[in-house]
Amino acid sequence: MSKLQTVRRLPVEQDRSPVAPEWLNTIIKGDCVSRMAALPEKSVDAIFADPPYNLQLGGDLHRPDQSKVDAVDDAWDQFESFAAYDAFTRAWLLAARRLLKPNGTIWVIGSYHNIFRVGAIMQDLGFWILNDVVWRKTNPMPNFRGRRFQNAHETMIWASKSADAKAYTFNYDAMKAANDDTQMRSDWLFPICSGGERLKDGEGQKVHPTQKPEALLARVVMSSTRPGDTILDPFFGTGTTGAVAKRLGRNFVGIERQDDYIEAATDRILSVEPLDADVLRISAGKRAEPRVPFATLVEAGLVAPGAELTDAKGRWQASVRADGTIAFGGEAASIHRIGAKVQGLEACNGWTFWHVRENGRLRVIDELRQIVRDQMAAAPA
Amino acid sequence: MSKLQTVRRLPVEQDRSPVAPEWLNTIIKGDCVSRMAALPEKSVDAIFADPPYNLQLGGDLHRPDQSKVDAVDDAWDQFESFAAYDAFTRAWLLAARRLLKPNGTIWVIGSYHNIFRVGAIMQDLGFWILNDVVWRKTNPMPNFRGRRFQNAHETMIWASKSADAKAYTFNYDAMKAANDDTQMRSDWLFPICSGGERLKDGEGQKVHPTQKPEALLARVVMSSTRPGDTILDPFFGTGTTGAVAKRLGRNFVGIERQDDYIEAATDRILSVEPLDADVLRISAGKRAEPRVPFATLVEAGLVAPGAELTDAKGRWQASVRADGTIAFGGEAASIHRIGAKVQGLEACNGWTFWHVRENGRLRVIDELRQIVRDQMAAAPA
DNA sequence: TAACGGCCTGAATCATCAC
DNA sequence: AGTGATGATTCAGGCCGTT
Repeated sequence: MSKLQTVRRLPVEQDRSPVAPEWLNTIIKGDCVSRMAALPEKSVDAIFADPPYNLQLGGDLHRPDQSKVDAVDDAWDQFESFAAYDAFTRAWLLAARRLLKPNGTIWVIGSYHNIFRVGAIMQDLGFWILNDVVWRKTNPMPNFRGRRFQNAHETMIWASKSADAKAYTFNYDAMKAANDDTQMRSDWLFPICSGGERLKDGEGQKVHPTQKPEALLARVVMSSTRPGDTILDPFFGTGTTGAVAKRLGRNFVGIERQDDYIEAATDRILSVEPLDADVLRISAGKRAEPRVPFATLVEAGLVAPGAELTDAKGRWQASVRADGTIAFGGEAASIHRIGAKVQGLEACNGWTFWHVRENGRLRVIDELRQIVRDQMAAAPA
Repeated sequence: MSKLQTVRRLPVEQDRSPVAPEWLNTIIKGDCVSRMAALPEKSVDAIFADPPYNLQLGGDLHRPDQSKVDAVDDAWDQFESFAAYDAFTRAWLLAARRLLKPNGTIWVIGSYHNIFRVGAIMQDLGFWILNDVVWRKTNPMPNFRGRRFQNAHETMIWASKSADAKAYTFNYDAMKAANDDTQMRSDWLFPICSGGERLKDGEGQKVHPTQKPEALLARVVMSSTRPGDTILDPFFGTGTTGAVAKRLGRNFVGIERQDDYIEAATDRILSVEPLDADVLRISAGKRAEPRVPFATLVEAGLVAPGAELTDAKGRWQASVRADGTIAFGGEAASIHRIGAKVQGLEACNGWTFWHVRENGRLRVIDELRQIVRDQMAAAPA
């Protein structure tokens, strides 16, 4: 194996043992299936994989201001058919499973385009799903044409090597402590990767179209690996997994085909400063007051469809509709829009403007929203 | 078809038309695959399905020789189980797809145990996934062993019948208005079904193990169906879909095998009060407004031939011609084409781009269009 | 300096009607 | 059925220049 030509060795500190394999903390260039086949079986503690999503995009998409959306149209995301994608998925998952230690676990991230196929194949190959974890994006791209719900999340599958592998690593207490002392849930909230974290080339163009945020990887690594563990990423890209692993005192192995990605990943990982062991702690995402749509009050039964809303002085009435809009004078819109309309203003905070009548007394609907928020306290945003 | 023995007809008001099919607003007793096969093709507008996912649950998951699938403790049985589940899933999805109108959509809810297999099979059968929607539970069951993340969500797949079915129902504006005027995301937050909504038997035991909350179904129904639509639920259970459909002015068809569930669902649906039609009207945006050619504004005298149009910043001027086109630089075309031309763009909405000057102030011509529409509404053709 | 406003961008399976 | 014209549609956040 002519590793010298194809392996990028990175000077990281995690493992200086004389028996450390030569591929540890390196980026191996090449096709992930054949490269994984060349590594020894049962040699990694964890795998994080961000495979192509097979997006199957059609024509161009423009924003309402006519600017063109920079689509993921790279060759590596093109497959001829579902069957071709399935064959590819089966091949890399099989090779990955061979490398996993008996009590290791694997994470795979995807979207609705591919994640169902990935999950079914994982089950077929004997992986045992422990959780599916939803990455909720604070700032997803809108649905510009208004034809679907805003696609605001991606899905990760976390699985052990087999159903009888019970001794996998899960840092339950660390996760609980990081989540205000309540169990870490299967839905995580993080911003997408942007700003200074996003790798750009000399012309200011993003180096990789789908770079993942380090915060997401950090929670993956902190939850299911231990310091000194080895984490394999067969679709290394620009090396988020490697950067986070090094920072958090874990070893990594990356496999990547494209030279430009390898170059960027190398520079990136070289500049990472590993944290002290006692600092290895996950920061909780910032948590604002959860947004509560008015429709939720209707759905929760706090306001009945058909009920009358009125302003504090009883000058205007609007009626609540089942979809969470309110109707006034033949027009229906949100509590804010109708509130603005009746007053002849540009804008209005419907939450503090509208009231319901309860036992003859007016109650501002903002109080009802607080009731919902209290109920939601068990499920923090 | 001996329907009298197997169909529970419910007196609901949604459709009293003499041509309404006999199965409308009924619960059909029996196996969903064969029962769906007995209904006419392309007859329902939407489907909501909450299929079983526990491989031990129900008789559908026996091997072909009728032997019961054993506990899942080795790889071979595991494969057998998945294969049986896949065959069952394929069968009911195929039957369901036959019943769906060309522009109908289907919702399927599941957990990580089954949703990946369901999603992959849906894609294989030609369904086109529009969104995967995450139901985040405010109050999920804790993970008692502390060996995994708290399983705090379930996944719904929303799909059209095929990739080229573009005219499916999606009440974008209603969803947006119901969500404080920002578009509805793919992650929804609802409590699980409990309290008074949860159906209990005489001994206080829950009637159905996985009764879904009505609020969840309400958002499903409000987002992707219209009043008067017909919604099929092939795994009717205790009839949440039927109860919500009736309350929201939609028709339903339920298929269910177990008598006790049918009994509970019947009583439940009979006690539902439908909402008034005017409460159920759907907030529609500009898409639903009648088209008004620009020429109509000229004909109506709202814009004079020869008048100057300008953009909001006064960078470009075009002159109105009597035929409803506008002229710029020796070229005459529609407000949209000229608007695109001057900006060097592919497309442009001329209605929001161009303005007229009135008393020294600019007024967007979209407002003039609204005047025409109001006049049309006052004096309908 | 701080505040504000304009501009840019992100894994996207993103029309419909008349002729 | 195919073609061409119409015209509907965006949220959060980072960055940068101006006030």
